[in-house]
Amino acid sequence: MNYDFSKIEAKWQKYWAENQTFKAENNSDKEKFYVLDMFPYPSGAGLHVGHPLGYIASDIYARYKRHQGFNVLHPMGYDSFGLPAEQYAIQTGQHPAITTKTNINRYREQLDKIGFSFDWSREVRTSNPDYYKWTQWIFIQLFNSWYNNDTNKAEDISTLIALFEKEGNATVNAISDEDIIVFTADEWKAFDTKKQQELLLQYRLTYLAETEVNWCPALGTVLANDEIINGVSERGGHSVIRKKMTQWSMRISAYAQRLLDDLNTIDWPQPLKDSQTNWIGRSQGASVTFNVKDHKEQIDVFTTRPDTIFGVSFMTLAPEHELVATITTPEQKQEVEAYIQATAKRSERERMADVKTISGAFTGAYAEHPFTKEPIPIWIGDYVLAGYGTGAVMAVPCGDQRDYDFAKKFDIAIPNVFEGVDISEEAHADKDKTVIANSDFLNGLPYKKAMKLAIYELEKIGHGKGKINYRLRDAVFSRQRYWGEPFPVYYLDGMPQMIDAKHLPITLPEVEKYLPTETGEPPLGNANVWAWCTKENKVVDNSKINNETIFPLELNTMPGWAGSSFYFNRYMDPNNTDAIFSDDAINYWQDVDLYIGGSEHATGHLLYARFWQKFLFDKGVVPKNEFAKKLINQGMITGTSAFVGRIDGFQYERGKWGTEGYYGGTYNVNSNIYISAGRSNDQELLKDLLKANKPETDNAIKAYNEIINDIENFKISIRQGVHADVSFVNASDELDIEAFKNWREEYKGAEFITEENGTFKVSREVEKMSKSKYNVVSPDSICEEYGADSLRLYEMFLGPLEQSKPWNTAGITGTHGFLKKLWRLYLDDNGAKFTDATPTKDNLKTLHKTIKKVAEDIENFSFNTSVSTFMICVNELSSQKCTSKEILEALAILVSPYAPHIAEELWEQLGHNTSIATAPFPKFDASHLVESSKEYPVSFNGKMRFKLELPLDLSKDEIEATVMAHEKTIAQLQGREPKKVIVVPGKIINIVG
RNA sequence: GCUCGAGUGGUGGAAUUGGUAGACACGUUGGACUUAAAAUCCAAUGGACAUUAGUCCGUAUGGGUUCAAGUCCCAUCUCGAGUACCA
Repeated sequence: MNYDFSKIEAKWQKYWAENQTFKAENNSDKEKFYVLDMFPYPSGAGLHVGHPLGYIASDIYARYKRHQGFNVLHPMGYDSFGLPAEQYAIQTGQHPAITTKTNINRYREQLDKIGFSFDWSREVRTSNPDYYKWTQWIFIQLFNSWYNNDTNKAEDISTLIALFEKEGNATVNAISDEDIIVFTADEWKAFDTKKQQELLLQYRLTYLAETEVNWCPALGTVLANDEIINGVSERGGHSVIRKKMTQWSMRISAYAQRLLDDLNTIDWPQPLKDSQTNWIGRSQGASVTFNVKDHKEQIDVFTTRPDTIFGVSFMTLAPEHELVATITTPEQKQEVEAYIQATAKRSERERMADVKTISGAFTGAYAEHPFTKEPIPIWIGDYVLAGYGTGAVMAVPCGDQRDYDFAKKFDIAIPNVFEGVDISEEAHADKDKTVIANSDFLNGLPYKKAMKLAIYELEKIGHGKGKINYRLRDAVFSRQRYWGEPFPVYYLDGMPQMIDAKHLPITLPEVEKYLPTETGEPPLGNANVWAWCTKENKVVDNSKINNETIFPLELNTMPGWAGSSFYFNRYMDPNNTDAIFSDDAINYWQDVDLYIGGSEHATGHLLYARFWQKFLFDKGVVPKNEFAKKLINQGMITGTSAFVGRIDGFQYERGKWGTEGYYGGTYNVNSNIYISAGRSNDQELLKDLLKANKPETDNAIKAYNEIINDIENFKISIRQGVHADVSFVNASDELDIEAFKNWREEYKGAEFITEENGTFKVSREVEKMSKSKYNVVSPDSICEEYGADSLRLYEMFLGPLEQSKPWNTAGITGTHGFLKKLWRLYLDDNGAKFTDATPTKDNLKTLHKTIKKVAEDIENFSFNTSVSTFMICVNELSSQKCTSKEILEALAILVSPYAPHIAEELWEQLGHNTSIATAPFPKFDASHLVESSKEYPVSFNGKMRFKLELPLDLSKDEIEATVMAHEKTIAQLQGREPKKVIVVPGKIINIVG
């Protein structure tokens, strides 16, 4: 019997599907274990071999846990709202739902071929109305909540209204907007409904407000901070500008401290935690209030260095700061306005590109130092960000490099408030050993004490207090797109109203065009049936809008991260139509035990999901404060591109760079000659080629003549190569010349300079796997040629899960060969080889060594080393000619998480008629590994010279005596007397001297 | 700039608490089988020197601790990831 992997894999994939082998029950006496993968966005390109890496790892873990007797939840679904499908819809008119469905079907086909143990009965799709009903439901919960700082959790908005009615808002300790008016209970009651709603919006956890947003004109939408990379959009790389718009926001800042603190409670990779910590950006300092001369307004600033308050020599406001217009003097008005206009026009990218250019303008106004009462000039400058702190800084040029540079540029005084520090060249930002000087009551104090005293004194005069500031901004939650969740919101008198949860889902309306409307409204503005009837409680035709019973609906949709912020909970009970999930389901499954996915989601999905989880926890909806106990980032698989060396230019060099007579450079030629990698350094050949290929441009001809005249002394190399599709190249880096020639018209007449044996070698380079680099390998083609089990093993064998590593199909013959060898251990041409033979001592030793190592490896997520362990085990059992059924049964279970198809088949061949999936994992028995002797390495001065087999029960002295008497020891010492002999029983012997 | 991570054969990588560096594979070379190829099997494979025995060098670089360092400490270099005027 041969190892016919295609037949075996198809057979068991069908078996698993038909028998629902991996369906997880919500009621079970077994202990639960929840293994989750980050669900994919189903793109049109399908999966390449890099994508399933994490899925294979999690699948191995899930299968291992089933062998250990756990009830395992291992679901999969799709993050199916998103930009690519919509961009495609704009170009082709194809409804994104259709594109998405096609792509999902393709993904499913590809996933099925790899043999994952997913419980497909629990699949979710974020774009499915049955799913986004609950996204909308959570949105409503957030709208109806506020954050109470006293109880340190989210509460229903009704408790806030009760407080307002009782005592107004002066005593309320809430996370809210900064600029809230103070009112009494009587005033609250006197406000009209609209005013009350406006005020409540300033407290709600999701709120509508005019905010400065990142507007991407090319995509026609706003973007969140985490969707912008290096000042351009993450998708498409379009430029982004700052713009004020009315948008839904999520008050994630309310949870900043808890998001930070609870990082300590979860087992996530440190780099990921670090990047969340940086993103949240907690800084401790003080807020200080400055009076403005001749104005009643005050300016609040945040500073981390209140100890340097006597070093303030000017203030800088962000150009967008609201006080700028008020305080600017008539003389300075023109200059200030010109500056504001100039900065507003600059895109984020431009701003970031030239951080070094210092710019600003003087407002003509002065603030008053809270202690010295000295006038302080007020400037504006775009190095101050409107969005951070209060959008204003007290500038201390002696202690902050940016302030220092600004002061130098505009010739502002730089008073020194540090003892014995020279600030003539640069600012002194160090805190630790700093002692304050020239600062009245702070003189002579070290940083920490000065901090405390400064805050104390500021509080005493009512000009400031200690404060903690976070970099984390509230998250903009509106997108001007079609393919996203609609908001369950209609507008009455300009104020947002929630649609009652019992009428959800509010499904996406049909539109003719997926572009913004002519008046610049989002795509939903094109919908004709998009109004809410409060009588019928349904979506009706826009023409019926009367603003009495029928109102316009929200035109924005939700961002991509909405649906992915709670899907892990929905998997617990995905088909529930009455609730987001049943109490039974959530109480049984609780949280994710193992979550595997890419580190690129560190500050997006993973932060938002933690935020929603905490909110749902506060509301008593979920029992856990954090949704995933352990998280692992799988590394990226890069491609190994193949380059065919084409003579399209020469690089020439004579002499050493910088010395007399040096002559070097490059020029282009037109040729269709290709040179094998093994010969691309053959100077004689290259020189002949150079001679035969005269360039065309004047400069190049000059260089050509120079080289020809003195060709002996030149070193020639060819300039570059062209990508060849990796499928044309075999394991030995040899190109299929015919396939390459037929690939493209331009290669038809190509001429090839081969190796001496007639083959043509390509050169290799590691690059990102991408279509444009012709290095994409799809899992389907691998499954077809080698089988899913070979693929699964090879992906793990490549290296540590967390590391990024290059894919090279050539190596897969190693794991494929292993599977054939494994098969032959059980079966040969005559059928079964296994017998009831009693296992030998060696058999048992090999098996138990393997059990121990594999179990440890899986627990440590070191899957690459367990593949090696299997190979060693099979090599050993083969040479032991092991036929013992007892050993082979255990081995099949060990291999089953990694190569489930072959394991199932062997299990059946061994005589079992149920799946191997829940067969108990073999128990490790240490007694089989007990050794009576050890082959000691004998070192002289730390260098191993020979090995010596000695019984393990020898004492230190006995070992020493035996070794010293050994003839090789005497030969090594050559009569020298050893100074010292180190004996570590069971480990090593080292002779010094 | 700051934060984090990583540098080991031709290649992917192994070495769990300091204790035989290079497991296991790929590739390469030689051999067996075959008309031939594929497949399979066997052997060799870090470098240098040496007929053999063996010797020397070797985990990015330079120091240090130790009987013993890929592993620990100090300094430097290179690469990768994240972040970027955060007051």
